[in-house]
Amino acid sequence: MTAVSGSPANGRAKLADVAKLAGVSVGTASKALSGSGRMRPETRQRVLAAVEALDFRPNQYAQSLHTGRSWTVGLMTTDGIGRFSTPVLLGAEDALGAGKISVLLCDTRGDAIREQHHLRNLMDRRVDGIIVTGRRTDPRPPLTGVERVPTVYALSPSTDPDDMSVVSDDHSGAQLAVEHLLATGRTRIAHVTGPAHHAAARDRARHTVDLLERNSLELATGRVHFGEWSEAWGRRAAEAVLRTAPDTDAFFCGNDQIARGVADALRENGTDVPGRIAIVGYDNWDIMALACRPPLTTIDTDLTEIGRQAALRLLSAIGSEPHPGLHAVPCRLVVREST
Amino acid sequence: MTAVSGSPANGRAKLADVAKLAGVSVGTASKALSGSGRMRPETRQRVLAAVEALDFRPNQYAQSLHTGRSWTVGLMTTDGIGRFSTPVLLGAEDALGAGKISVLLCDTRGDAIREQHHLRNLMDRRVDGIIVTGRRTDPRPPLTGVERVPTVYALSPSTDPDDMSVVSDDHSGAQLAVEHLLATGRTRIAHVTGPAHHAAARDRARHTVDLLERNSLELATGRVHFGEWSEAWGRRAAEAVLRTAPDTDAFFCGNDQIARGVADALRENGTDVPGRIAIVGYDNWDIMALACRPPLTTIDTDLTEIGRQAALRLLSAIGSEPHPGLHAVPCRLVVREST
DNA sequence: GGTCACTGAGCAAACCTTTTCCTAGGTGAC
DNA sequence: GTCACCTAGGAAAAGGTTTGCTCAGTGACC
Repeated sequence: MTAVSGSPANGRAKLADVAKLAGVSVGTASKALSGSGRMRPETRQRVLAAVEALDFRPNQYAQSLHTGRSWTVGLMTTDGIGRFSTPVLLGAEDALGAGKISVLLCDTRGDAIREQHHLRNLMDRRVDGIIVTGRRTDPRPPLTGVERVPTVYALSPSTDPDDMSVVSDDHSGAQLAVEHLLATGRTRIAHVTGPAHHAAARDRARHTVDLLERNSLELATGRVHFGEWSEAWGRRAAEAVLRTAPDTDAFFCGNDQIARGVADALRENGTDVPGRIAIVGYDNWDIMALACRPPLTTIDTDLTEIGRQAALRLLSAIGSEPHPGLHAVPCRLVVREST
Repeated sequence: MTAVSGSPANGRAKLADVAKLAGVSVGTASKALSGSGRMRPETRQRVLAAVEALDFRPNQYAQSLHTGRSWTVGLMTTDGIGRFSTPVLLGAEDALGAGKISVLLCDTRGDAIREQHHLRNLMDRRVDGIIVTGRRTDPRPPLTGVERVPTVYALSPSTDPDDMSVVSDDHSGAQLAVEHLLATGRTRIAHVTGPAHHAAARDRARHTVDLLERNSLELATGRVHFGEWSEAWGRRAAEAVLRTAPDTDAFFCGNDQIARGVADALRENGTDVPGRIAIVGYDNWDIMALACRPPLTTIDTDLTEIGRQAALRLLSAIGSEPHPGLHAVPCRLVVREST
């Protein structure tokens, strides 16, 4: 099984084969490829031709062993891979792929043991950086034991404000929704959202109240309706709101499922949407927003962009230009027929 | 920047540090760790203690460089990462993670150029194997240029029957649905499904017709209703079916969205579900099946299991025990209130 | 003509682990 | 007491690439 040196016949070509064919030393061949080192153009040409002829591809393990760089980042999703982490993941993969970096996927299923296990694995593989993403917007404790590895938290920020975090800008989301409703002449706005123990629900609600106050308005029912992120809750809440404040002329909902529930309830009791009551959702989850009757005006959180931004920050941190702190990606308003 | 040999002070410990601390040679230390080689138990103990003391972790690049194994597999999703590929991906990640193997994620977005690019990347990284997954059940052409690397196709089988493919068993799905409906006394069953140019729609329809024939029955409307995978199509189709065959007593739908559309249409024209008409969906997409009124009886395709099976087959192929051919994972029936 | 500067290219160490081969010492048997 | 065998452990090569250093040659300038 001795490798016949100089012959790439058994297995793939290595740099020594290239060098031999080009009539130069291994070192020179390496320099020709990396572009470093000075040499006659014709020499470089010869090497490049040999590379072509042998279909040479450098052994990444040998490279990484030497340089210490793996051209790999770890992507840890802490809550399973779901509706929220998927677009983030895609955005990140896209931005990293452009930089010749591959993504190692780790799913912790929310289990701390598993997280620790994956983390060790990533460190063993000498990843250049790590992106951590979750499905909730509540802050999470930072990873432990990654001191030397740049880390970016996407969607779920780190509780440590000096870490790099990229999140969705709930303020801009609430603002877009409220201003859109005001612009279309609505003034008696109800807010139906998820559980109060979710930061996403709390934050969006707070900003909504603030924005209304700034316009000398208050919520139609005088309070926020916290509940669940479900259609069923949307339906129940719609009825409750109309019982309390029959003159409500708009619903701003904490997500698209709730909004769809509201829309269903209104349609079934014969209320004209958007004629009498307008509805704005949140997330722009196409499957909900488009299937809704009428199709839903909603806030797009641009999760893919959050993933991209996270990746870009990670890349610059790997290039030793860290931008620590929290970075909020603004939302976009998507107008459809419910307003 | 000379490494002070024997001192792991600058950077992480290497095997030489461990050996020095344990008072043995590097080779012996390696043998102690791998369990190979014979040595006095006390010597092995000393090495292990040194490993512990220095928190030594072997350099995977050095290992891979030597052994040629990367303990990594590529996971290519060809249609973006969506509702279907995600569970497959999780199942695979789970099974592989147990085998100390990490997953490199590649998303081709359905672009052949991108696929080729990622493929080269995976080959450069000397992955031990590749799992290819898509969102459609239609067969896809096999990857080109991966001769030496075991490959498993999940969800979308390869057109080459000698490749390893793991798919969902549409026959079992149709069978479970039809037999369940027959068992609950339904005999005039309509089938509403997606576009005829999707293998999933065609196959499920074909099996449904076959199974009815075997029971000397035929479809309520005499034909399959091909359309789109959408709620809107479900609503339209439900009305069309009832116009043609008012005595229809069950709908078997090609996916849960269509089923939900059917359910909505029936509820809105006052038809009792499941009293007068039963509905069975397909996919067990919780977000649809649970939000449906009434909650949907449906076929669970067990995508996670498909991912797991694909990973297991890949592992055994890597261990040079390939099981070529098509492997179909059976579905499960999930009974809820729509039947 | 001699020295200097510069350029093109090769040599060899380093990156870290695994594995094969080998040695030295010890033990048991005859 | 000698020989053969066995065992623990060491030395070194291999795996493929990068890079700093060295060396030889060439042209220019004094």
